[in-house]
Parts: sequence; C-alpha cells; structure tokens
Amino acid sequence: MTGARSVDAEVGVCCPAVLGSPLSEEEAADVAKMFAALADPARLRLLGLLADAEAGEVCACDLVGPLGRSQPTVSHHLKVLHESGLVEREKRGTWVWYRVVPERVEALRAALLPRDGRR
Amino acid sequence: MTGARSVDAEVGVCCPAVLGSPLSEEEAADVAKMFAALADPARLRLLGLLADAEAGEVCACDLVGPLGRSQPTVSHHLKVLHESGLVEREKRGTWVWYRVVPERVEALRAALLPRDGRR
DNA sequence: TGAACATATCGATGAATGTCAATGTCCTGC
DNA sequence: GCAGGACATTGACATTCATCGATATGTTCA
Repeated sequence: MTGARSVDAEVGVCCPAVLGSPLSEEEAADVAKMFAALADPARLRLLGLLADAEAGEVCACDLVGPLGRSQPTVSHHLKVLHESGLVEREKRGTWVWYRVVPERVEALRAALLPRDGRR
Repeated sequence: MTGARSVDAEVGVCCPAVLGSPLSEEEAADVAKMFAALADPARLRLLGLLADAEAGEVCACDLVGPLGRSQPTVSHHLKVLHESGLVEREKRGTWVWYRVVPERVEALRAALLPRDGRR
C-alpha cells in the first residue's frame, strides 16, 4: 500500500447531495466513505474534542487520555478522519496538531439537504 | 437510559450536537449509530431514491430493481434505515411503503453544527 | 551520539457487517 | 381453503473493522 494518496489534496469541498437525487454507485460510495468516518463513537468524540478546543486545534497527545483508548487506536482513528478530509493535521516538532476542516463538515451537511422545498 | 441529556431513546427528533461539545461515550454511540446507517452506498442510494420520489414514498417492490441487489439484501438495508429513524414504513395490503423522515435528517444536519460562530 | 518521548505502522484477533439462497409469514384473490 | 405474490427472517460465508501489544520512525535535548 503506497500511502501516497493524500486525500485532502484530491477531495474537493463539495459533494453530491444525498437527498437531491438518486446517487450513482460511484457517488454513493464516495459520500458513504465520509459518513463512515463518523460511524464510530471514538471518532465522533475525537471530532467533538477538536471542535471544542479553544485554540481550534488539539495535540494528538491530548486526545489519548480523554478518549480512553490506546495510543495506536487513537492514531488509527485520527488517520481515518484525516483520510476522509474532515480533519487536517500539522506536524510541529515532536507533536502533531489536529483540527476540524469546517468546509468539509459543511459539505456533509449540504449532502443532507433535499433538492427542493419538498417534504 | 441514564443520560439526562436526552439522547432521546432512538426515535426522537433531537440529538446531541457532535461539534457542540465533546460527547460522552454513550451519546457518541447513539449518534454514531445514525451515521452508520448512512455509511453504506446501498443505503445512501435507497435514501436518495426515497427522497426523489414524486409521491414522497416508494413501495419496497420498486427499490429492488434500481438497487441491483437481492430482495433480502434490500429488505435488510431498509430495516437498518428504519431502525435509525431516518425512514418510516407503512404497510398497505401486500405492499410496504417507505418514506424519509425529514425531521430526522434535519436533526442529523443539526448535529454537525458548531456550537458558536467559531471557525 | 545516545536517551527519552511522540506518533505511526505492523500483526493478530475477535466482533460486526454486507450479501445471497432458502425459508417463513402475511395478505389477496380465486 | 388454497395458490401465488410481497416482504421479512434465518443461516452461512467472506470481508471489513476496532482494538491492542510490539515495534518502527522521527524529533528534541543533553
């Protein structure tokens, strides 16, 4: 597995609207991957911790404790979130800082919008 | 349910804001279950088909074909969507009609809202 | 250079999940 | 009642995934 495929370089901010029209198999798989990143309690809590941070970012070292999982597990979940584009990472010295990508979250919300005012 | 924070059993309309504050393990598990319902291409397409229906509802018999999966598989996915509260079902005679629950979708969108205007 | 620390990756394992064929349940019409 | 159709459930199988311990990589500092 060449890990060369950095997602946030390739994933645009916009995504097809789930409720706007029937999705093709391909589109559905793409959006599903984003939702899958949120389909785990640990990752939801991580996202909440990041969003709640005063500084807008959190050091990975400060996420292991509150999550109550091992360091490799937290690292794994952060990787999933990062690959989904919902989170970005920045290495500063020994530490790695993570923060939410608001545009990506907003894109997710937009995907849940119906096409018109129909209910 | 021990949560005073009304994660609201399962079928309630409201749900805790993922980005509003760090979620407890219990809350996170509950919300994660909702996102998990969307973390599959087949179910996303089902939801799209329902949302796109002119009549606002679709007979299960009209979902098997477009999805390209077996009838038991479609039935399984519809069950997952229904149990998440995103979809409701109504049996009329031999057929079962499914439709999106807009309030639940909106609740999901709300869960992705940051607590304040912070970015 | 080496010790200490932060993070990522690897390998293994148990659990959850998507899928289908076979079967069961319920309804309608004869 | 009986036959046939619509939908759900069951059982089996392969795949994916969350988790952890062990280990590797990379950085700082003495």
